[in-house]
Amino acid sequence: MRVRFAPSPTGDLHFGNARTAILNWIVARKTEDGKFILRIEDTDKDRNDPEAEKGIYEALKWLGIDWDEGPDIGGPFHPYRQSESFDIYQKYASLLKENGFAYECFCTEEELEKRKKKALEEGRPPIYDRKCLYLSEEEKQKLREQGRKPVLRFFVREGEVRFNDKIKGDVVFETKNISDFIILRSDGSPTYNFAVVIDDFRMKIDLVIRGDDHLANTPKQILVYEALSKILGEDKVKIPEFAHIPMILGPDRSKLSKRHGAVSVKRAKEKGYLPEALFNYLSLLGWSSPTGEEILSKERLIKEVEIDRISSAAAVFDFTKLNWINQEYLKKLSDREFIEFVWPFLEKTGWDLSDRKKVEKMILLVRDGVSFGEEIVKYLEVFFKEFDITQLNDKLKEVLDWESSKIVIEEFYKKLKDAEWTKEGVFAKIKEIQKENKIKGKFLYMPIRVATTLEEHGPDLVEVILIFGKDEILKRLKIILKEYYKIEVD
RNA sequence: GACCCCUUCGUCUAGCCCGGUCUAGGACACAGGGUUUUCAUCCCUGUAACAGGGGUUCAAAUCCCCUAGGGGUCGCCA
Repeated sequence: MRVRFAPSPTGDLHFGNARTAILNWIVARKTEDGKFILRIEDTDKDRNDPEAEKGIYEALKWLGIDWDEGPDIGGPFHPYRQSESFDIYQKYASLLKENGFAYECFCTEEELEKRKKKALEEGRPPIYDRKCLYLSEEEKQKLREQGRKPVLRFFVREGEVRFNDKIKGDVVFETKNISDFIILRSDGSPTYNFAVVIDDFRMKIDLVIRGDDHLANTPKQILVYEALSKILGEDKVKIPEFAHIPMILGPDRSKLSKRHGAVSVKRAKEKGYLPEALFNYLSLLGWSSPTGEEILSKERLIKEVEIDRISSAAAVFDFTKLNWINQEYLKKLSDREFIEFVWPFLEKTGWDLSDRKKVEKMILLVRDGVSFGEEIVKYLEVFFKEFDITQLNDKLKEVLDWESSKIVIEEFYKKLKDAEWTKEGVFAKIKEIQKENKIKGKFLYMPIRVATTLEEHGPDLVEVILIFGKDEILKRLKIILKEYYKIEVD
């Protein structure tokens, strides 16, 4: 089975495209002799960005998708970049023209626009009126002398085009609704609907898996295959199978785009998602395992995902679920791996990380709750923010104003001075306070937490205290006692 | 406007092809409870959907028709 992923290099690889790539790749990897081909569709020189092509390679590699043929590694059907295949398209275009499947059109864009508008107003379908189809050689010559450069249009036959889509099922289009589309621009470059067919044909693609925004393009492409087959012989031209996968939508049910957040592979990487998790989530959009399990390895996905079992309805992208899946994958990392993974996100904050051992302790203390890399910052903020009691909000003050809070904090300060600086040592002091003053539960722990961290919640309190160190904690308690309770201690 | 595609809990989906096993299953989210000093983790419980309307049938989420809503295409973009 030969499949291909054919993005155009116009920006970051989006989740929608990434899913298309994943599905193609999965299909190719199901069998020993399956081939995944990467082709760059860059026929529109105005929109191309060489950086984007590099970005696509990087994004695919990061996701763990490798290709068997492509612009960078070559293959038996090079070129794999459409901009380098122009002579091939021209050759096939001439063939179509010579055999009466294509004709020159000299209409200007302005003329076309005008007539299209008029057709729409009169309630006719806005398709090309074939004005240039019956031009004589002399007329064509004349137009050429006027400096007009013709485009080449495909002659759309009468009747209908039907095909069986692996996902959508039987689809029928009547060709009277299809315009004689342009296959070669006036500068001789090919258009999409023509170039894909030529490339899929020469690259012997068996199955075209792509977004269902291409569904309505498919009859045009089949028409080109038909023409090719009539010219070259039916045994030489095989129309591939098609599988049009539904789009990915944003929460507002419109097509997923940048305004929905970090929806490109690159941005997901930057936010601290694991490639396996994104791969897993994207595979789950429109598909589910018969076992109902959701955390699935690539190997299992290759085995279980069947293209014709993918839902035909569009799916809404849900960051919450991606977060959950990512968290599940994060849990599988060893402590060492987890630290390595989140470290770069901490470096970006500008915090002082020189005491690496200490920072690592902090990380491990909070790792359970982290669902993506960047989130580590939020969890560690408590350790790095300034101790500024003007930050005390009403909620925090309420805790400090509990009748017993003053005693707890004062006692804690006194006892801590000669505490053994271990978990057991600090814990023993808290227990002493509990016993001596008959204060327990949140009335015991909350005041201490607030007084030491200015937070209501956080990781294990004793661990947090140990990480701060005795000097810092005593300093903080002293400030609270002095500034808040107006108690002088030594 | 024309053509095509789509429509099950808030979200992803199972079931639909081959009507009864569906008082519609799972997961995420949410709510409640338990564990925990708190948060998180973990465990338990719960709320919640067949777009609407007609048919066919003893029986319809499942088959047929219509309507509505959403999306896509109609480019010298891909």
